[in-house]
Amino acid sequence: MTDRSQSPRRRTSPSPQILRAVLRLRELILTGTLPAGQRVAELKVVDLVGVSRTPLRLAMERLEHEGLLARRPSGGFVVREFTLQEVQHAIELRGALEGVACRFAAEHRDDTGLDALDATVDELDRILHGQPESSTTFDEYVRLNAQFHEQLVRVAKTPLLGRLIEQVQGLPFASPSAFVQTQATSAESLRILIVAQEHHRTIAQAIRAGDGSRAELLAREHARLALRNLDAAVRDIDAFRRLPGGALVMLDEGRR
Amino acid sequence: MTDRSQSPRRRTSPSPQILRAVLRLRELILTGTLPAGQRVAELKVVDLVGVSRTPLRLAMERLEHEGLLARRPSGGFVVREFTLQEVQHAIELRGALEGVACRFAAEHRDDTGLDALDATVDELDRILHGQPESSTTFDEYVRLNAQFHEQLVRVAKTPLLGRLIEQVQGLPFASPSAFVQTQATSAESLRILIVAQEHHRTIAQAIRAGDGSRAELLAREHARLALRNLDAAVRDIDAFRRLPGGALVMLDEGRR
DNA sequence: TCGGCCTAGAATGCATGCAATTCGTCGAGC
DNA sequence: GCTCGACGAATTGCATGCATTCTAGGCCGA
Repeated sequence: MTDRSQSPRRRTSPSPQILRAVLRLRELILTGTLPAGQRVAELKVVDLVGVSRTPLRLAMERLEHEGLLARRPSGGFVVREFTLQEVQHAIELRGALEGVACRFAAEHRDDTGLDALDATVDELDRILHGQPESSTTFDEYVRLNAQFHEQLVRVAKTPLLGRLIEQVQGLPFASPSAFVQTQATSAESLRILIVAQEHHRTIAQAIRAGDGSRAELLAREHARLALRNLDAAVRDIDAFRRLPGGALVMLDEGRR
Repeated sequence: MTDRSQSPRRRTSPSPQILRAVLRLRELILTGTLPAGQRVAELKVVDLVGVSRTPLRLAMERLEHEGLLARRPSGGFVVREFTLQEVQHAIELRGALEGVACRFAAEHRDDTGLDALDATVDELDRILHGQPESSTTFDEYVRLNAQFHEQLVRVAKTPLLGRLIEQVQGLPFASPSAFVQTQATSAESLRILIVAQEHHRTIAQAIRAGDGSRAELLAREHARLALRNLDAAVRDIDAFRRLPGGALVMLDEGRR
């Protein structure tokens, strides 16, 4: 249930112990339980995740590739810290990669995949035009938004590209749904949601029309909305710190 | 000596045993000693690489992330097979990513980095205008060509992008220098080299001029040269099989 | 003769022991 | 009082043993 969003993430399923360690470690890192920049001692986390050192080490190797852990020259791992600029770059890179996905999709022409994409866009429309305030509504929006981006990658028919996008999305705040929760309140946020949905629709249209360049530009522009959301989220530092991964980001020239 | 090109590849240096296993396994895979699609039994390769199972397993996890190994659902790893289309996608993706690097570089404006880039272009010019036939000349060209692409990523000032490009380059025939050796002979190949060098120069110019879009388009076009080289290389199947990674590529609808 | 089941072998995944290295701290010397 | 060095604790990296799971081959039956 809780990791429903994880299941399509990794095509390769490691053994259960490693998977458990990866999921638990990710949680510990993103919640800030394991402080950023701090060494992750194997014996210290062995009891936190409930697996032995061997699968734990495998999991840490995996998280190193995901970018959440960094290898220390002298051995062992530390929780990676991210500058705000790195987060911005990750978002921009996601946009660039999704742009490439759009271009590939426009060239490969998978009609059934495009139908599914349109269906998701329609569902999103229904959400946005319905009653605006409801927690289940927002959950549903998050789900559909993620689904749109997954389907976008799928119609690109390029598994390698999907892997790259997954890798980028593993970084803090780089996921397409990273800021949807924070958008619940302000009027500015509502405007952004409306624009985002316009992007969704026009991206799908451009792909179907075979206009890869337009779709690519739109995808990049779409990601720039996340940049604006990031700016807004950083403004309330305390709330930002409570977001998943917020504890990993250094703000104000190296502070935390 | 032989792995000189590897040293700048990975920022993160694993422990010597793991590194040894990774390098040796890569070699075994790319040379086809471990046949594509076949299971890689740990005990079988333990004596081939000279390390124990634990570091070997770490190395295999790493190669899985590189894309050369795939996890089997029932456990263990197999040597990945690549379709020709996947190789083409990898090359195109490298071009797309290098294009993004160009755009970032044009925006970030690192003059000293650009000077280094220009210097490499000048050196490449000198190589191309000198005597055309010499093995050391070709080695030097390969070195400078790789250096150009490394510096290109460096001036983008986006380490994450560098990681993605490294990941793509780890796939067979996706490296910028993958086909330079095969270009020694034909007149067509010489023309491609000339055009490639023109790309190098104009890319550097466009970045310095701050014209990210032009640089991006050129980078993508540059990668398309590799696609042409791939087509040419595939024509001589026997020679292709002897290239590093050639044994991993399935040609003709699943044959080998 | 072919197909399915069962069994023996093998391979993986995991846990833990051991040695080497690193890190922190305390003490001594300047 | 400060710095350098050395010792001890802690941690990593590696190797190997064991249990579980998978695989392959043979045997039996149709």
